[in-house]
Amino acid sequence: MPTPSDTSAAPTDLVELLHRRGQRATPQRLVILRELRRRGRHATADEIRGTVRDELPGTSTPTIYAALELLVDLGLVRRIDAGAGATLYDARTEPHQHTVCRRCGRVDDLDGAVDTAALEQASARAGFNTRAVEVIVSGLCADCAAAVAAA
Amino acid sequence: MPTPSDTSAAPTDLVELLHRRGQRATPQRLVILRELRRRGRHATADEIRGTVRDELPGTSTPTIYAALELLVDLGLVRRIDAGAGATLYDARTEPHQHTVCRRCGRVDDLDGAVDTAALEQASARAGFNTRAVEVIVSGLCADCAAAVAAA
DNA sequence: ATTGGTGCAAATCCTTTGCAATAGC
DNA sequence: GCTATTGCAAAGGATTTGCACCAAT
Repeated sequence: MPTPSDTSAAPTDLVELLHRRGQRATPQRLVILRELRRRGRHATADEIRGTVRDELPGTSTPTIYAALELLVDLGLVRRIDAGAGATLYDARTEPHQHTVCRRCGRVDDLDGAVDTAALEQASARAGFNTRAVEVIVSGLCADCAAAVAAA
Repeated sequence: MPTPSDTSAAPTDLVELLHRRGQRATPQRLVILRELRRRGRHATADEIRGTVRDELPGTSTPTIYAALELLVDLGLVRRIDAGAGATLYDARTEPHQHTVCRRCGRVDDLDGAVDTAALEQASARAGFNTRAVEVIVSGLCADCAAAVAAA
């Protein structure tokens, strides 16, 4: 069993991570992360702002964005660029991919397996320091495919 | 040898593709595609607009965007969402991936191999109609990694 | 002659900035 | 008390819209 001082593994405790970097555990940051985790699904900054304000009225938009960026930096949250200004934040940590519908913009989780080892090797050869590999499957969702076929 | 009417293979001729859909082959569209192909590298809408205007002065921003969207739709150009409002267009048709530096935003080509068959199967099971699989490797480019280490 | 495309200007959207006030540590 | 963070308001930048004119078929 790990000793109490064994904190070498990547922690998921926001307060601890912040204090390690000399940063502050503000209620805004805690609530934003809790909200992302509660959802268990990717969400836009705007959606997060909506629910965070229920609990913490007055939370400003810049604060939301700053907190999300910080959480991404800390590795607690993934940023997903679903194209055309559709930026999503996701606290789901298991590796997974996303489908993005080109017609309606809908984004869904996809639990597939992608071998990224070769990619990371290739990028390392170019001196690139890989932090994450993002896979976006774009096309038409079931609803839009049906709508296009009917037209 | 193929007969003159054998046009079943995916053509790369813009004029033909447009006429098939009852659309017009305007000089703007032709020049924009030619410019993307000449570069052989991903470019922003703004960069394209710059060079297209050398040849076709007065070409408007909305026209650039409309043409790029059309070319993506026709399958002649790939759209790459490199995050945070960095949208790129790429006429390079061979499958390849991209590295995006989180610090400076630099985007480079990466010629790796990614097995997308399993992904496409998984998405098809969900009724999703895959058109393209985009792989973005994010992290720090060599220059930024050195700069961060020095700091 | 049709009607799809273009150019212009302005609007819209998301995100970031500057700065004084506030609240963690 | 020191200074990181917040909130406010406003700026910023990329992309899209509405509409009249033009040009490819």
